[in-house]
Amino acid sequence: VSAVRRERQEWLLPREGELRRGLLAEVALELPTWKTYAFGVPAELAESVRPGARVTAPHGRSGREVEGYCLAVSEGEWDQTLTLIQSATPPAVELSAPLVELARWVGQYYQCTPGAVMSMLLPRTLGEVRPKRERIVRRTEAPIPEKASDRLRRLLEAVPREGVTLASLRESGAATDTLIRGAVRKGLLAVVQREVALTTDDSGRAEAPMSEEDGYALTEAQAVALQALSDAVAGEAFRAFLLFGVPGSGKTEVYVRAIRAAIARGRQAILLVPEIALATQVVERLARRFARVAVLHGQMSPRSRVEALARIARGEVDVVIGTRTAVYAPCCRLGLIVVDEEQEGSFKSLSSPYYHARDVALKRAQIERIPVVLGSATPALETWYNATLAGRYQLLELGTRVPGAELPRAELVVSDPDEGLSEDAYGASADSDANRGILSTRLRTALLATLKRRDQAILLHNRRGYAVALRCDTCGLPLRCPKCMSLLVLHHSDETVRCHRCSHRDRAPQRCPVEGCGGALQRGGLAIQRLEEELRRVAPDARVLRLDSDTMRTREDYQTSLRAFAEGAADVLIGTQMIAKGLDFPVVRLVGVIDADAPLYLRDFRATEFAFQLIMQVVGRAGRKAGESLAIVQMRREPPPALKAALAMDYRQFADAELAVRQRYAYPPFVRLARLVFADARPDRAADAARRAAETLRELAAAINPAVRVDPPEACAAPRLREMNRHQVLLRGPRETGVQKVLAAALTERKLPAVQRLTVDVDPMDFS
DNA sequence: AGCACGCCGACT
DNA sequence: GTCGGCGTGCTC
Repeated sequence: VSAVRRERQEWLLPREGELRRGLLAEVALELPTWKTYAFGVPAELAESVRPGARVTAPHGRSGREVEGYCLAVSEGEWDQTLTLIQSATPPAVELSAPLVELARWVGQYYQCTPGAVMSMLLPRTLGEVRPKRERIVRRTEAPIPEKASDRLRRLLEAVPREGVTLASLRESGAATDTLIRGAVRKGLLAVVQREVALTTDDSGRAEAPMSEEDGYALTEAQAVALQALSDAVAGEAFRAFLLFGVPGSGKTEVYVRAIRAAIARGRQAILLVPEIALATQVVERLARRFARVAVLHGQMSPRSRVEALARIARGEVDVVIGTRTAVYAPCCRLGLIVVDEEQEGSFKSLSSPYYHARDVALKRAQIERIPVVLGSATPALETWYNATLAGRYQLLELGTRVPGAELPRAELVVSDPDEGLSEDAYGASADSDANRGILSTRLRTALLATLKRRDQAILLHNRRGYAVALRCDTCGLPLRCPKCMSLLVLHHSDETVRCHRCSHRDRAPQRCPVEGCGGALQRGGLAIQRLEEELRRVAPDARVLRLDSDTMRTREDYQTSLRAFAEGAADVLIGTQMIAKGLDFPVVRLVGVIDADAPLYLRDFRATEFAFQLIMQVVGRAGRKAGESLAIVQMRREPPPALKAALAMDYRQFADAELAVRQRYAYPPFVRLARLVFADARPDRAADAARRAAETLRELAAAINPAVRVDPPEACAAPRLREMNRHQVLLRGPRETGVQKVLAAALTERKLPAVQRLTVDVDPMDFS
C-alpha cells in the first residue's frame, strides 16, 4: 500500500493549476459502476493499450488491482491525481471505432455498466485462447544406421527434409508412436513444437457457388423489394426496411440476393437468425449459398469463436450468419444487416446487458451508414408501428405466397375443458361430456377423418405456465399428493413438488413412491401428457410422436424426430410451441391448436401478440404445399378482435386492433418501458428497496422529465432465483430518451437503495 | 466488488 | 471506554 501511495505522490500535481500531458486511457472497469475511469498509459504499454485491450489498474483507497477494458486512448492533459495502468493484453480481435461507438450506445440505452457491455463484447475466455500448436518431425544430421530395422528405415525415408507434422505421420500409417519415440531417443528424428497460425485464408474464391435456388425467377413483389434493397446497398447510407410477407412468400430469397448485391460491391453482410433456426437446416441451407461464410452462435467454443471473429475482422468472410451476439461481429467493411424473423423473442438477451439484437442492428446500421432489413410475416408491433404510422422504416411487402402454396382454411372452436369441473377432476380421466376432453368435438372429428384418409396431422398444445408433472416410468402412474390425491407439480427452481390444491410441499423424490414399485420418475408437461392420453383413447391405432422440450434434449433429437415425422414414421405429431417454428412440414392436412388463447391468462401486455404469432405460424405450417388443408384453432373463451384476425390470417387487422389497445393503456410502441427488479434474500428488503426506489425515481422524473411515470412497485411472481424476494418497479416514458435520463440520474449517482441483486431491463419482454 | 467511514448497541 | 454489526459512499 505504501508503494502505491508513493506512486500516487509522483502523479499528484506539484503545484495548484499545473497540467500534465501524456497518454490517457478511458477504462471500463469490471465493477458495478456506471462510470468509466481515466488512467495514465506508461510508455512500455503504449503498444498494448488499444480499444478492446484488457487492462488492470490500481483502484480504490487500497490500490487493489482491478480488471477492465480499454475503451479509448487519447493524448491529453489532466489536472487531477492519476494512476497508471499496470498491465495490458491487446484484444483478441481489434475493436473498430464503430463497435466502440455501438458499445457506448448499448451501455447508455440499456443502462448497464460499461464493464458489462465490454465483457459481453469481448468475453474473458477470448483472451485465454492459446494458439494451437502442432508438432513437426524432422530428420537429424545423423545418418541412417546400418543395422536399422526395415520398419525404422522406411519411417526415416518417409520423413521429408523440411519435416512433417506428427499428426499426418501417424495418419499415414508409416509409423507407430513407439517407433517414432525410439527414433527420437536414438537421435535419428527430432520433434519440435510450432505455433499454428490461428486461421488460414481459405479463400480467394469470392464467387458464390450457384445452387438450384438461384435459377428461380423472382415474383414481381420479390423483384421490387430486391431492387429497393440493392439501391440502398449502393446508396451507402442508413436506411431501414421491413420486409413483410406471409410464410412462403420468399423472404429468404430476397435476403440472399440483397446480400449478394452487398458482396458484389466488396462489402460484408450480417444475417441474424433466431435461436430456433440453429436447430433446423435453415442455417445450413443459407450458408451453402455463399462462398465465404462464418456462423456465430452462443454455444461455440472460445477457440472456434476467436478463429471466426479473426477471419471476419480480416475481411476473409463475406457473410456472417448468427444468433443475437452476431450483431457485434467485427466486420471491417459491413454493407448490410438482415434480421430474419425479427419478432422472435430470442433476439432479446437474457442477461445484462438486456439488449435486443434487432434494435442494436438498427443502431449499428445507423453508425456504419448502411441499410438494415427486418423480415417477418408477423412483425413485432413496435416494428410495424415504425414501418407504418411512424414512417421510420420503408415497408416492402411480399403480398402472396409463391405459386403452388395455398393457405389452409382456418376455423375457431371455443371450448373450455375445465369449465364446471372441480380442480381435483383435473388430473382424473373425466371425459363424460362430449366437449369435456382436451380435444373439442370438432377437432376430434376432423382428426379422425384425417387419419382415415391416411393423412398426417399436427396438434399443438399451448402449455400454460411451467407446470410440470412427474410420472413413473415403470407403473406409469403420475405422482399424487399424499394428502388429497391431486396431481403434484414439480418446481424446477428448488426441486420441490407442490400440491396446488392443499399446499402440501415436499422435496422432489427420485423414485416412484408407490409400494413395491420404485421406478424412475420421468418429467413431462402435464398438458402434453393429458393430450397424449386422450389421443390414445380417441384414436388407439394412430402412431403418435411427441415433441416438447422435455423429450427433446438436443438439437439432433429435434431434427431426427421431425425428419422421421416427415418420412411418415407417425400419423400425429403433438407438442408445444417448439413445433410451431422451424422446419417446413410436408403434406400436413390438419393442424390443431389447443389453448390458443393461453397467453391471455398471463399478465403480459404482449399476450395477444404472442397468441396471434403462434396461431399465424402454426396455421401457416399447414398449407405450404398444394392441396386442401384445415386448421382448427381451439380457445377457451371468445377471443378479442385482435385474435380473431389470426383466423383470417390478417396481420393488418390484428395490428390495427392491438395498436388501439396499446395506445389506450400506454404500452409500447407508444411508450418506452424500463423494468427494475430488486432482489434480496433478507425479508422485506426487496419490497422496502422497491418502494423507496419508486419514490426517488418519481422525484427525479419530476425534475428531469415529468412525462416519465413510475408505476407503484409490485411483487414479482414465484420467487425462483434462489428463493430471493423480488419486487419490480416499472417506468414508462416517451419513446425518446426520457426513461434512460431518469435511470441514469438514479444509477450513476447511486441514488437507489442497495439490494443483493438489482437488474435494469430497458424494453423488457419478460415480466415474470 | 471492496474498502473506509460513521453510527449504533453490547461487552471484556 | 471499545469492539463489531450494518448502512452509505466512493473509487480515475
